[in-house]
Amino acid sequence: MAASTLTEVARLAGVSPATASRVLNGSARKPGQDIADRVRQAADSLGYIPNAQAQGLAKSSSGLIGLIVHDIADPYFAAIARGVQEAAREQRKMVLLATTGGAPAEEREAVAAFAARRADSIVIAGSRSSQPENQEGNAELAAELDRYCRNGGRVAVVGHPVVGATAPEGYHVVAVPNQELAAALAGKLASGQDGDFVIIGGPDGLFTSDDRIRGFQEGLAAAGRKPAEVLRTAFNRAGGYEAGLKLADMIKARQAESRQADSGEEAGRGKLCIFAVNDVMAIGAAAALREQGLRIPRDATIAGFDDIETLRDFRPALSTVRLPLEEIGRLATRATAPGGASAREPGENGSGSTEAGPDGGRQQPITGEVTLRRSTETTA
Amino acid sequence: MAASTLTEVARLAGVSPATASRVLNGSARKPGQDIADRVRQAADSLGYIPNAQAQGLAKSSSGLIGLIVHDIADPYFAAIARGVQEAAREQRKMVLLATTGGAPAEEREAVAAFAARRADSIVIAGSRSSQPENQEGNAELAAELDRYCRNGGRVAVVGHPVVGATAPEGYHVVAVPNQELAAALAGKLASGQDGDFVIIGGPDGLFTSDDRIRGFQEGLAAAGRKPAEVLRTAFNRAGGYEAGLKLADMIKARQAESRQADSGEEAGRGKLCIFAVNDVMAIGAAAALREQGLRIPRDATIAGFDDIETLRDFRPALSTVRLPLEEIGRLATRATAPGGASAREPGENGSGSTEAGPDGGRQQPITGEVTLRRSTETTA
DNA sequence: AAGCAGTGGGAATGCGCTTTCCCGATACAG
DNA sequence: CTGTATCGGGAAAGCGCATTCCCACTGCTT
Repeated sequence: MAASTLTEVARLAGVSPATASRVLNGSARKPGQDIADRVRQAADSLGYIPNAQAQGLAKSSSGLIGLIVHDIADPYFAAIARGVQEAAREQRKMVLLATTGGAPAEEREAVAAFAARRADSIVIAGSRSSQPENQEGNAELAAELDRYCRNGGRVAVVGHPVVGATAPEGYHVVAVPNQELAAALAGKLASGQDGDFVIIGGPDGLFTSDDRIRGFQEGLAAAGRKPAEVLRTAFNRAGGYEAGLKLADMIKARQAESRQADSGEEAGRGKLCIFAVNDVMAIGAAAALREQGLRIPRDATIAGFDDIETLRDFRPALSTVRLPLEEIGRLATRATAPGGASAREPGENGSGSTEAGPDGGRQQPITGEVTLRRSTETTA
Repeated sequence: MAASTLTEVARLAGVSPATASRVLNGSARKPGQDIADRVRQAADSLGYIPNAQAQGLAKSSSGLIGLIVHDIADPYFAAIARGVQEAAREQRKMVLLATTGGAPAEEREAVAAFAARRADSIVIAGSRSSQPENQEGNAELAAELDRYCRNGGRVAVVGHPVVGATAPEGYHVVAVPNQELAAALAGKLASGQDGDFVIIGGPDGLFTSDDRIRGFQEGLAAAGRKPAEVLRTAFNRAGGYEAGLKLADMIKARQAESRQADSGEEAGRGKLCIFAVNDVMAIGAAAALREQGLRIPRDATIAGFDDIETLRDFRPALSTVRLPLEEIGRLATRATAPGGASAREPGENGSGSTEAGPDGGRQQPITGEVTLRRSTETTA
């Protein structure tokens, strides 16, 4: 038994389908009270549920918002997804989920699928990359997005613009001031730490990672410290863990050396200050250090970035940069709404590193906050 | 400029829309090679993307899978969502997400929305409840689901059947043996602990919680231990935290008492063994204890349930019951696939506590595993 | 050589709904 | 009292596609 149709409802109510449509779905024309009641009652008794596909086809709009993430089980994306979901609800739309693992090819595919479903807008979370092996994929993704926008779709990208997107109407960027925040973090850390800094970064070419690394180095420089060594690894927990293992060796070597040299208690001298470009990596690194018998912040300090919810119960409490993840999701989604706000990020483009297309699209200002916790406490 | 249509492609290729349709979308009839090439080329040059809405309308099927969770940012649901997403990909479908906070009324709404979109199947995660204030909502949810199934929809519920669902064709349950596993956990814990047990449970009437509590008590009884006291609280971290505060007081009182009585080192005598019905609550409780200056497992032991990914980096390592969350999501989704497996849970219905409708629907067997970790170690 | 199944393509119909467009009826001004 | 707006409802034309039916044609068989 297929679901009942509008026509059936209309027949039962003794009116035309047109009228039934007008009363059941918000139309400009409001039929008379008595008729409306009859129709509504008929619909009720039939358990009528409008066919959104047909509605969409007729109105050419679907009430769908497409969300693209790397991995929905990653707390970073999960938090953003929550925000998106919330905003979608405000707009009385549903969210269509696609997880891509970060591969541009799959992202392109997801965009195409969303376009096929005539999603009203698309939110892309997850950092862009300029790695050579992704070059082609990025170009195709950009082309797909452009086409989608040209056909009236609206897009919001979290973090960094899609490389090569020509920023047509309807293309928004929720810019995260990664660089500035990383610089601020470096500044604060530098004022409390006298050891050497090391950065655990993602693969070369990953914008989010690169921006944060660059910012951190700038902050260090501003504080008169020498640049940090950078370890490149995977942009996830496993990568952080791996780097942590290497760092553990390094730390042990330094400790031994230091002990030998001073034969005393000046072990703080060469203490390592680790900055992982995101929390998940920081957690991985911390786990590695712990397994190697090293303690934080005693043997090394460590800071992350994002302030994912998981951190709440992670010990030692991790210093990080608080990002309003949920809010980011909300803003991105709202930016794609028909009347969506679209204040362009005001102000200095800092080091002029925005290598977006001709135009980054409309931007949403986001503010983060450096949050120092136990993992970078030096005294006590 | 609206997206190009099949008709346009057909015209450009010099064929009829019918033919174009046949070559571009998997039809039984395969047009000639030359024609196919022409059509495909035309489609390419126009950047044709089939309108899934129209396809869905014509075929009356949407390629959509609806997923209902309480909160996508909760690691438990996120893990399940990942599995669902994966299985959806296998079926070349997309997942439509709805978060409801667990309110039956919102779940009903979500089901209706999915039905409107003609989702091919619906996966409902998140525990059912029989609380009186949800009574009505549950009934409506059940009715909505029934209707959806009657119209050919397929439903999979994770954990506990929806109360009152009359289990029509297409209604599946991925049964989690909460009770058995909780009993097993209790048994293992009882053999290593000599203190008193306390359970931090969710609100009365929440099936998942109640099943686990019941199972735990049974396990205790089987081990010859007296029943545990049960603290009822919210089924989330905040609830666990709250309960943890109370327990901290209790523990301190016992410690004082014990110290007075024996004036010695037999403090282990009255040590509390806490079982929280899920990991998130356990984490909340552990946080509360820590804040109160209590150490785990020294001052109290604690165990959770689910083995969410977050636990990996939580210290002390939390004893729990490992549930293959991702697999559960996958199985649930696969169960709703056209040819989906649907082996009925074989075997004993234990304490006859399955208060589902006339029939629980087809079931998927799930196995969990008691996992003891540091948080319940008594010696050392 | 005529009849046949088989093949490959096109015309037409319908999926369920929205939205003009149209028309009769009522209300109002002149 | 007639002419013109206005309102409330219905008929019909799509929205973009799949699919059934139909037809022209090929390559066989007997």
